[in-house]
Amino acid sequence: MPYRKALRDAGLKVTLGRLAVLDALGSAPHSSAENVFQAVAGQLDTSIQSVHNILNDLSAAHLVRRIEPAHSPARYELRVADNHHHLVCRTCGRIEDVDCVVGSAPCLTPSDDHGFDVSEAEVTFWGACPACMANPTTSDQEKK
Amino acid sequence: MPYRKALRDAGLKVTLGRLAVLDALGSAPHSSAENVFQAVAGQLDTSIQSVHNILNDLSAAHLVRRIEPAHSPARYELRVADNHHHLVCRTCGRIEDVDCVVGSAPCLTPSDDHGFDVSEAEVTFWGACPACMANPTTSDQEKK
DNA sequence: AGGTTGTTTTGAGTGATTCAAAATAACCTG
DNA sequence: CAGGTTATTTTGAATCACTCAAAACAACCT
Repeated sequence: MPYRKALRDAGLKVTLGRLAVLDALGSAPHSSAENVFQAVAGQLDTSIQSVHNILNDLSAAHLVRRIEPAHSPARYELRVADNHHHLVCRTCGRIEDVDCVVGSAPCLTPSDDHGFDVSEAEVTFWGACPACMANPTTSDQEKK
Repeated sequence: MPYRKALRDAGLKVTLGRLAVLDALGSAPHSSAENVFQAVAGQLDTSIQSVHNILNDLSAAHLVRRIEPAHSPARYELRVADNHHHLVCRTCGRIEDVDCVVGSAPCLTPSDDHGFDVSEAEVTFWGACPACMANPTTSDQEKK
């Protein structure tokens, strides 16, 4: 289990719940708290509140990254500190990683920073995923 | 009143509530539903639900744009269809418009579109506003 | 093994928003 | 400009996602 060390290094205790949550996010990136709960509920009995709790702790420790696309509950992923972006399907909510924007450097600089100290540029691409394009009527809206 | 025509053109009936909401957003861009409610509550008696209702209708008609920054209720603004971006203060939640990203064209193209039909690139810059930088301890967190 | 401290559990509570039915107001038509 | 149709607002309840707090429990250090 490679996650034990990560938890240790972050100063967090190694618990079954945390390992299970990390594992779930490893196999299903961009999961919501509810998704994670469904995934871990099989192997240990816990509650959605505990999953939120764990996700918060892991986020605070920067072991997971929390993203909050519009019209969706928060999603979580293991890829942290690599400033990648996301591509979100407007129909089914599917999310894909986008490693880096082409010509990324300019994107980090707003045209007018209004005196702000800007530390991050978050880019979200919105569109239609292949499945929803192919099947415009009966696509999987229920995922959303 | 310049909003009457906009409503008409969008096929919406002209009501006091809608005019008041548009007016409120005109003088206070990036307001939340609650902010708008506070603003219009003086001139007509309505409810927060009605304000949500109106904001939803106006958003659907593309007369207002809804933005949903993380850790914040939805915000609304009158600037639509000009693909501008936002600069958000992590401390107090203040939002400023960013007309366009320097070298914007590349930003609209993900490095890998995963087969998606990408229609929009949304950019959010996160940072600290001048006020919160100047006053790190007692800055206006209550706005958030 | 035992004690301390961090973590999870449980239950309740909150904020933002949606839903649905009834009441009402806009607007079109004659 | 009265009347009817349809859109809109009201009201009240409900939902979703999430937080909070106290008590029970488990990890980890020695």
